[in-house]
Amino acid sequence: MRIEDEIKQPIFRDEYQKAIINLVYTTGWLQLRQATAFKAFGLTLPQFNILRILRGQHPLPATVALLIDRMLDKTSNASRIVDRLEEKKLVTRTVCPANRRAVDIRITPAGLELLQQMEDSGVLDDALPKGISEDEARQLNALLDKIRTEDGATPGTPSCE
Amino acid sequence: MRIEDEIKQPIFRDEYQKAIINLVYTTGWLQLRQATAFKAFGLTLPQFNILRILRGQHPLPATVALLIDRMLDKTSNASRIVDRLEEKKLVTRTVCPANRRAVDIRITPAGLELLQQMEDSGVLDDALPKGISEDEARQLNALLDKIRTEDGATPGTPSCE
DNA sequence: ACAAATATAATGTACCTACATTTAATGTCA
DNA sequence: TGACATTAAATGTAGGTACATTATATTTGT
Repeated sequence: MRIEDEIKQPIFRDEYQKAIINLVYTTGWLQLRQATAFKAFGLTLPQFNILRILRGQHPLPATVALLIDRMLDKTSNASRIVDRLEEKKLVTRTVCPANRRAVDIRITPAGLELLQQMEDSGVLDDALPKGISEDEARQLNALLDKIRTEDGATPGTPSCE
Repeated sequence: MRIEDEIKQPIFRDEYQKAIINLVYTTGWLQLRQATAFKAFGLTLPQFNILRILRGQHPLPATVALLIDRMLDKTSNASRIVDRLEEKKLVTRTVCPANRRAVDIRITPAGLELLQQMEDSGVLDDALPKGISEDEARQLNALLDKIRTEDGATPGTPSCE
């Protein structure tokens, strides 16, 4: 279904405006699908992402700063997401002995087990429905990377004026 | 900057996984830019979107149900977003006389004025930075529409672009 | 050594989404 | 008519984002 019909707006100013709305709508649609599938495992998307980063570090610990650096959403509050994972015994938090300001965060065996279960279940496989080919996915990646290349400004800094 | 470098993950399972992550990252990046720019006008993105829908209806009223139907995020709580707009005197809420269950929501002159100001300021113009051409934006729209075509959809539906 | 600066995480607040439940008005129909 | 279903919006709750502030620990400059 075309975006025009999804949100019942027949006219857009131009292809750019349509592309923005399409990006927001389509990404939201994908994330809702994924979040719904994750619910069976008791995880939200940000919780899953942090757990995966921790597995990537394992058996080394990660700090909150490292999590933020690796996260998709840099401004999200890693600290509070770790709170939820700790409550569920999927991670541990200990003061870093070498630098008592920092906190060592580690995935637990239960956390590793949960990620393995999710992989085995195939829930991760149809994150992107197969409406597009691998080659089209490649085109999409190229276009998205291109969008983010700021003309002159420092990347990542939303220079709004 | 390529998505690999943005989130410091050199390897992806395939182009599909990379595309998902790229979509989430890029859309988040765009929305943060836009939200930052809107802050000067005291509006959040959902508030702005609802205000625009109301202007589209003006001088007719809209109901909450109509707003949800037109919104990008169908599951968001239009009622509470309207609360905020009402506090700012940008919209009015009156019980619909023809159907006392429904509520007539209307944009106020102040709301119309604010939208006009935002347009005049050019804040809406660089929502999508000009890293891509109009033709590439068209390709992007086609790819996004294609992603959302559900796998189980009627076979033989030629998704012709 | 010690005051000031900096680093690191946690916390507070406003607003948002997702989803279940509630309240009230209207429609249906025996 | 009166019981029941349906519709429209509001509300409750859990979790997330954005951003400012705070609490400690460490580093730095003199």
